[in-house]
Amino acid sequence: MPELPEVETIKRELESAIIGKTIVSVVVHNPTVIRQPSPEKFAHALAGVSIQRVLRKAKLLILELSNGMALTIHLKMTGQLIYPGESSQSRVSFQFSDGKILALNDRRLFAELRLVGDWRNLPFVRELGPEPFDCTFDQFKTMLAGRKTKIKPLLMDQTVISGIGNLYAAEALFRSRIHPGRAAGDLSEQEMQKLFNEIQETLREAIHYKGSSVDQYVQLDGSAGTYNEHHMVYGREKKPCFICKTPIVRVALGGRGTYFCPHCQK
DNA sequence: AATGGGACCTGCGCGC
DNA sequence: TGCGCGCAGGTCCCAT
Repeated sequence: MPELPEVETIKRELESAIIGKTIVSVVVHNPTVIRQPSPEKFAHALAGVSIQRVLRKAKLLILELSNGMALTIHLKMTGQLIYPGESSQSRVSFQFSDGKILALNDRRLFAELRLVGDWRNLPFVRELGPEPFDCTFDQFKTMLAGRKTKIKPLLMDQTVISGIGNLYAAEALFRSRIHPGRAAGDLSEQEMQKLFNEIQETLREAIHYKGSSVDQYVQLDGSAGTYNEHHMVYGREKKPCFICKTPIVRVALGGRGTYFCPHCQK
């Protein structure tokens, strides 16, 4: 669920909350989320290190550290970062020298934490396509041209264009009046232009509202984001389309729940 | 190249 | 009330 807007929200909040602070200890309550190195080495290596910079690359959070290494955090679907705070659901706790705790919660244990020398060399990062905000329209057109893949799964393919997930793909396609099952290469120039603009606009608005709190996502302080109050289709199955009143439909597309208006989206 | 599945996991809401 | 099951959807991996 955390897609680009949610991760960007957390990134900005982390910047003002923990930059310059020193980690004194790390408690790993659940080792499965620590992917690199071993959980013991992970915890040991982080003691005494301070946070220098917080970055985001697509849906990945990166904390650059004073020892030259980087802590990467991928929240996957149900990961939460909470600061300050810790609960019985916390999988990993980072304690700072001022006594405050940054907690990673994750109901489903899909989150991945890594301590690495050069985060840019992670295979996952190397294979990421450009984010919508640093992609030109010409690049975007090239991504779609000649592709028979359905447009929605293509938008969610992080190696093509990165940062968009199931929710924002659905919202951007609705705003573009494009059916999610259309072959990407069959879109007209005007449709591609509309989609390109609406992807950026949707993400911008979602960042403004601090993300969509459906299911598990919350901001760093534990409060909800509010963009879900502005969703046009996502999570609105059988509810009337805001444009034409036709009930919103949910279908499985590429194995993913896909919401759209069968009347407005062609 | 494209597509479809399963795996990783847990907890919620549903029908019976 | 209790139980089993489908479902949530980011990413990787394998098969066709």
